[in-house]
Amino acid sequence: MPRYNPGQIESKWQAYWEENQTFKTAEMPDSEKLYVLDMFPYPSGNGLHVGHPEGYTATDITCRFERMRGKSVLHPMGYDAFGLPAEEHAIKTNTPPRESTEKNIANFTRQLKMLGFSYDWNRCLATTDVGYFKWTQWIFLVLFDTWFDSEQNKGRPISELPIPDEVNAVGEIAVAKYRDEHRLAYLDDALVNWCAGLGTVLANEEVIDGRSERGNHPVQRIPLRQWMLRITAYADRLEKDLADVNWSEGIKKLQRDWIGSSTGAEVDFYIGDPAAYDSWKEARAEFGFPSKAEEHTLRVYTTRPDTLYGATYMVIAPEHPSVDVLTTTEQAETVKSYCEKASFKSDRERTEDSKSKTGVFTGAYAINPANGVKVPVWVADYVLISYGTGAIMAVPAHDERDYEFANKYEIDILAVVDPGDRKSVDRNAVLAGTQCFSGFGIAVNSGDYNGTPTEQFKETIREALAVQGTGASAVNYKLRDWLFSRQRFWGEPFPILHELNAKGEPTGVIRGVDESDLPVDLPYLEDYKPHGRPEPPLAKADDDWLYPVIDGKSYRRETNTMPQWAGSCWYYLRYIDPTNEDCFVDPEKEKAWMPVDLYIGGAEHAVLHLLYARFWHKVLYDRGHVTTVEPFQRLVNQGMILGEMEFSVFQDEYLNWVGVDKVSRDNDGLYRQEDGSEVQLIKLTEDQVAKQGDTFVLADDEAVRVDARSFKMSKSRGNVINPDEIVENYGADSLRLYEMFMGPLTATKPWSMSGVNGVKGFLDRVWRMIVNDRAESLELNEAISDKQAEADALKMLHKTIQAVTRDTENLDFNTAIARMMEFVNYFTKQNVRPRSVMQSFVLLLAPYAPHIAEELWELLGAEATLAYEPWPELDESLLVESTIEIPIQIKGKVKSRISVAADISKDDLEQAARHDEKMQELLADNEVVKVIVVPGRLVNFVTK
RNA sequence: GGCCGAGUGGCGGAAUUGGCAGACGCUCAGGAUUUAAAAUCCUGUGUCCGAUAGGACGUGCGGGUUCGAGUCCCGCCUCGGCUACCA
Repeated sequence: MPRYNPGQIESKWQAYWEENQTFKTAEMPDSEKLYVLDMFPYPSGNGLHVGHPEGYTATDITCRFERMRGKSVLHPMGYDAFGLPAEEHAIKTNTPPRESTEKNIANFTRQLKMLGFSYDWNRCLATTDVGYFKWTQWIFLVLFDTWFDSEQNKGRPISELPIPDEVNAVGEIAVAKYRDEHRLAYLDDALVNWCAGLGTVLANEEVIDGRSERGNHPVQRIPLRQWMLRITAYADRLEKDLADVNWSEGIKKLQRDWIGSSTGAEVDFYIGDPAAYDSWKEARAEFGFPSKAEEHTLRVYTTRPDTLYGATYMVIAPEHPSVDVLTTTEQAETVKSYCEKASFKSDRERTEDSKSKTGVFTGAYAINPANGVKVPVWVADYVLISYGTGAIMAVPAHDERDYEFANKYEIDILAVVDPGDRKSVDRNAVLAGTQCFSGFGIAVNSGDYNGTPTEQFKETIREALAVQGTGASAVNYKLRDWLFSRQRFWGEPFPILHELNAKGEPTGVIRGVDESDLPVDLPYLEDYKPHGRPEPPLAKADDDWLYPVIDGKSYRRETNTMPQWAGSCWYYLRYIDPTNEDCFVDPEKEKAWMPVDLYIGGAEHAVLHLLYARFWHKVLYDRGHVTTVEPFQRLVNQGMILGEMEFSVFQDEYLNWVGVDKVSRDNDGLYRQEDGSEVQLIKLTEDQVAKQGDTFVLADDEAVRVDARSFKMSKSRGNVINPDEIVENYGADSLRLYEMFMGPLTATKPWSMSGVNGVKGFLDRVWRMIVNDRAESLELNEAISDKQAEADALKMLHKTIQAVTRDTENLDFNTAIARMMEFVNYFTKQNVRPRSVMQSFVLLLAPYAPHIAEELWELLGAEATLAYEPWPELDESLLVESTIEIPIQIKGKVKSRISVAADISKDDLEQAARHDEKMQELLADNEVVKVIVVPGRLVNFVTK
């Protein structure tokens, strides 16, 4: 085997690692621990994408590197295997989703093993394993058993929930109901996308423009009793604890914005009989601001209570409970049809064309508590029922949305904030109500408050409202409680039972399944087709499953299933103790291995997955099941890998070239701007293109501009790279190395096949540096010698050790590889290559290209794997240079270079620079005003 | 619209603190080897002027700070990603 043959070497070492259990991790760390985690992949039928190995290689390099540095490394892999595609496949083929899921998992495992990642495969798990989701269900029961104590700011057992006397007085059922209302997992009516045409409930991403993605049937939003998780209770902690984790600022900001906390005030507007307004006010002044608004008041949330005097109308969401009460008989028809139309629109649609706001007048008026002024109440879908109180006071002069709406429906605009003189704001226009200004300024038209700066006004009005009993400070979050049920088959069943009465009707009493009865497995179904009711497929299960009887009471099982997020919320904990049947994770082991030290994955999970997992973790923490406040210490998001660069241009119907700058696109297609005639996209090869200035043009016709860019990989574009093919043609080591060499881990970068070929060339040179490639059998290159290494060779080695160690620590893999390339370029030119130097180099290469490294390590005389060999140690004394080259500048431009002793003094360096022949020439006619001497760096003469 | 990130040769990218711009790789060109090709090895490869020596320019654009700016400050432009009426 004279030539480098990755196929042979790679399968040999993969088999070796597997047989010898090289990467099996001990139950408990026996040295400093390091937990390195990859984001949980969904095992899709398409197999691995080249984006997957990018992060996986990065973590694998880190793990192999740290093992060699003596750390106890935990590096597991598994599958987030519940999900829609498997269910779709099941419906189409009428095979259980488990079958296709397991097939896909097997394929993923084959591909991952083929890339030589050093996972402890004994810890592999899938969310669909019954032994795994038993504990997902168990954690759900923990959530069900927990209420949030806002005084202690933590989750506590439901048994510790204080029950108010008035509830206790009513009886047991009322107490149970009270508890159910306070659990972290609770039932509520939430809107779902019900598609009558398909007879099923759809996920948001399956709905496009209010119609089903499949079949184009209309989709209506209807309320359905569903499980919710009270993540909002933890919003504050989820936000604050971000301060203590080592994540990029960008991701932290994304999470903060998603949580979106804002502080402001809730204000009640009176909507009852005007004659009773004064007595209402008196009552409020006496009893204060109630926790729930009474029927004849409309409660709004605002972050700008200082603009209360500018509220010229109010808006309530179409789903607001007061719509019916408020609507007058004359307006009833209009309002009813408006609200109905709104129910067919998704939140996304409502917000999509935010330019054209719509709404209708209810006919009713409310009284502004600040000044007693009567304002009209409108219904409009630009106000969302799910945020704040579902109602707003509209201040068109100081809110863009209200301004737009008021203009459209000719509602009064009253300026109450004077912007003063500032750029980009026309003060007079603002004061006249013809320009909207949402910044801070000085109050006007606000009664006694005139002249108060916004910041201060917010405070004083809040206090005044509190005294009046018409308002109170409030905090709101953009984050909503987590809709946790799905009307699907392929998910974890809820471990929940609904009690039935003698007639088989639900009593409203719910209970968790006993821990000893977990797991609740999915039932057998005849088929997976929708049954035409807005109810989950599990309702089709037979009675044995659906109607259990416990202690003589009969129950109906919960038929919703959990969303895909559930399983990925805690998988990192199960890896620590994957086969434990008594406990979701052994507390000793959890304490020893947590937290995750390094977590790498794509930015697509920056918000939801990470927020959900952190939420569960905090609940488990509060309930004493885990010991860390945060699960993921350090988070790194790998960049996206784009397809190969593409050049494109257009042609008209007569095959004339049309430059990309001359073409526009609309809904009908592409057309030439000049005359609107249709054009076609033509792909070009690199040699048909030339660069001109900043742009690319046709090589044959420089007047025609060509588009040159890389696109996201997609099936439809046909630019997807399959890792199987790369491994087959270049080897896994080349794929790993290339993905790391492309550029910084976190950057978006385009794929390049010739780049892959380039790193393959590097591995070929590594091979030939050590192996005699002309021999019949595997033997060392003649240049390999047991002689003592010379100073230059050692210097090269230690420079490489220094750079590779530093870069690997910092995840700067691309530059580490560049340094190794320099090493190889140097030694292929040397006739003497000391064995010990080669051995050290092979160890440096091992984390990056482990298969070839193992093979060369063996050839250089080792008997066992290098996986636990000590990392080469840097000897800095070998790096010391006796002479260095110093650039000499005149006014900052390099004019000459001199060689001087490395430890030369400042004065001597200046003298040496002055005496340089070239400098004497250049400085002869000039007066030197100043000399900057930076020892070891440079000399700069400043001349007149 | 908002937020985040990025603009450096033909391409991907490199450049501790402000201190030799373009490491390393690809591409391309020339040469060696070969009957020939592949593979391999050597040389060159930012732009412009110049036969060479050498010189000028050069990190998206316009300003600024500095002896010195890819790096710092101000104002723009372009591209990419995420997000979208959150009162």
